[in-house]
Amino acid sequence: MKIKKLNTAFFDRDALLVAPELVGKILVRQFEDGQQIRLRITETEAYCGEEDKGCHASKGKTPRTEVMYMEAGTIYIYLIYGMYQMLNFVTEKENLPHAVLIRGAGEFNGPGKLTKAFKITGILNRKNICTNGELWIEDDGYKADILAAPRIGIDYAGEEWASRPWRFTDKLAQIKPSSAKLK
DNA sequence: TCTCCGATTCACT
DNA sequence: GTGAATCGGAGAA
Repeated sequence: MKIKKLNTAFFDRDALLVAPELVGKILVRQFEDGQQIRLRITETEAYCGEEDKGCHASKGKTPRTEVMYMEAGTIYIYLIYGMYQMLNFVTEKENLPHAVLIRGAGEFNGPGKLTKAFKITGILNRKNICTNGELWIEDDGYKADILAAPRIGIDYAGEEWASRPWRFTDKLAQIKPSSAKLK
């Protein structure tokens, strides 16, 4: 199948629809020196709006979370534990704080490792995945066999939200699960 | 201004 | 299995 770059329309939907479909897509990182990294996404997680207690935007719009209220396809980079960058893509229309976290791609099985390998930093925050020339996603027609599982690292949101099966992985890739603590 | 803590990872016991 | 590293955002004071 012809390889195509994902457009805004792909992201302009519910995160619960976008997250599983992103699994199997190709994440492309273009560096200034011409070097390019291409890895197939193997693990994602969905965060859906203010009612989702596991979502950063659950407490309303703040300087940090307003990125999630921006248009579909906006890149949301978040620094966690003072040392790791999380890579997310905003979905849904403006004012609807939905986002999809990229937890793993290719040989990298954790969000922190992924962003380190891709040299993802806050400078990409708020840029759009469809229009910037440094990071984007391509679809080569690969159909992933999706496996849904509970999200990780959001116990503070409470059992009800932490147990939602909103983490999606490629059953075939079956790389070792994310090294994040599984409880 | 001050304090608390996280969408994690890695070294060490 | 346990705990340190490390810092900006959010909420309290």
